[in-house]
Amino acid sequence: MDDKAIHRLLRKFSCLQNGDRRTLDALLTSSRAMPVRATLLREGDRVENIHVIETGWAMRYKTLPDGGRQILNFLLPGDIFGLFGSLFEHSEFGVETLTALQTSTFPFAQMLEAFHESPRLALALTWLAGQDERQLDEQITRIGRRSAGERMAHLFMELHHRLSDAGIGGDAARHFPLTQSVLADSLGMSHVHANRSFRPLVRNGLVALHNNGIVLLDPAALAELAEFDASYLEEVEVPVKAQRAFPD
Amino acid sequence: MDDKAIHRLLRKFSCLQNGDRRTLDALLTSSRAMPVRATLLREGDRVENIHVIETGWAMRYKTLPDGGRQILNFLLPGDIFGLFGSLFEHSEFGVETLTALQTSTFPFAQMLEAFHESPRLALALTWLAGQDERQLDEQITRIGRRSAGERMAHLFMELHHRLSDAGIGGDAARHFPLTQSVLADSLGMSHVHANRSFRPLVRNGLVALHNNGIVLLDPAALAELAEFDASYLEEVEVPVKAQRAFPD
DNA sequence: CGGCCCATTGAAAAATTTCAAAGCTTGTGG
DNA sequence: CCACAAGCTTTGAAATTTTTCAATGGGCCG
Repeated sequence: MDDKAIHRLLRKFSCLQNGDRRTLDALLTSSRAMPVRATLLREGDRVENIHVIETGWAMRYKTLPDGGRQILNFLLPGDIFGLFGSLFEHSEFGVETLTALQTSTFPFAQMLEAFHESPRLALALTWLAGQDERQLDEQITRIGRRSAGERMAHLFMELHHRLSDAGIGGDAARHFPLTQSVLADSLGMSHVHANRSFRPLVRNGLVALHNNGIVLLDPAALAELAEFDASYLEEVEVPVKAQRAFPD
Repeated sequence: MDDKAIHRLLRKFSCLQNGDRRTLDALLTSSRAMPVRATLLREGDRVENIHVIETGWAMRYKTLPDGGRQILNFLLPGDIFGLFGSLFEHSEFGVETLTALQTSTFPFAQMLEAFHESPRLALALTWLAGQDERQLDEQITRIGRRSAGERMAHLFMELHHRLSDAGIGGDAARHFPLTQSVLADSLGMSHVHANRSFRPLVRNGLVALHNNGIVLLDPAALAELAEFDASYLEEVEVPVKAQRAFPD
């Protein structure tokens, strides 16, 4: 029951019951494996399905007229994309894998049917959408108002937390399959500057390069450097009012 | 029936029917007037209600440890905020008025009841949430990958389009109650640099200062300068699949 | 071995911030 | 009606940050 990452993300949404989880599992039957650097969704394409990342990393991005790329956010195990897709004619963003990964996909209509069966599940996915929005807000703030070094440390801390929340522990929660160009495109800087912001972190032993990826060595120091406040990722209390809405 | 701005925003969501609109109107009975520079929601506060802007402007923002401020987005007539609020313990953002304004507020539970009565309305508000997310994505891209002048022109075009979509036409759609400091905090730059990016636009007759606000004079030139592509704001086609979901 | 992708560096150019000061406009109270 | 206070805009100049251009080195794969 709890073997899928999305269940672990929903652990904090405590009003979910076993029946709801089964309903969710029923959506996640069509699993697909993709290689690294594969396109899951092209910008401009019609969004046919909702996707849940089972394992692996992906990124959601936009391309600019001059060929530049802005990464909007990273998709980790348990994350969903395309939730709103069927409400629009085409996608404004693209999605590409950063590692080999597995996704479950299901059509919008099927989700609506599942909501009929379990309104609490609808609320749970809405809650995930709300989390997403908080993360986008933080991405805006990170890019708009922090220095290059802080931006980088801050992103690392977010990813670390999110991996833990997805039930990925130990070393795996400290290894990010990101190149410095990818970092640059996420943090709104040139790849050269990304490198120059990254080096000092290595020099001080906060992070290291492993094979084509980044290893987080000293989360505490990174958190302090970034003035990282995880409250936008954490929900300690159960949303009581929301629970009352579906007493069951 | 169509006197409220939110109805005009939903005009493009064409599967909505009169009964749904009435259900929505029933939510919008508690109207409140606020002065300029008033706090509608403090960072960290519990979000009690959902708010719909009837008239006027507001901004949604986050404050940083060093006192800096990042404006996440602007709220115009018809816009909603707090939709996800009841699902979390506290708000990660604040909301302040930029003009005197009127809002309608209603509790989360009341919205869920309304959804029971009109599932199509639930879909409509989900659609608005999807629009919001697209706008946040574009804000990230604007800040992350555009030059200062482009950022500014791009934001002006977005606001112009959104005002039109909200049914605000003529001169009113070209007047923005924004100071250069507010612009700076939205676009992720210092107020001095905001000024130096703004002057050339004035010199070339693209915009002008009016009383404490900005007047858009040459949208076409601004759009070209910003390489503005409005597709993220426009939905031409009705979302057919979504419509089929609620045949009435 | 050759090609490709990624990381790294130096140096000059360009963009942006910071600091400090001054000018304007508007609303208020005398 | 005038003076003043407050908030917003504008400017100059120096300091910093960031980009751009160009080139080099390392590692992995076919």
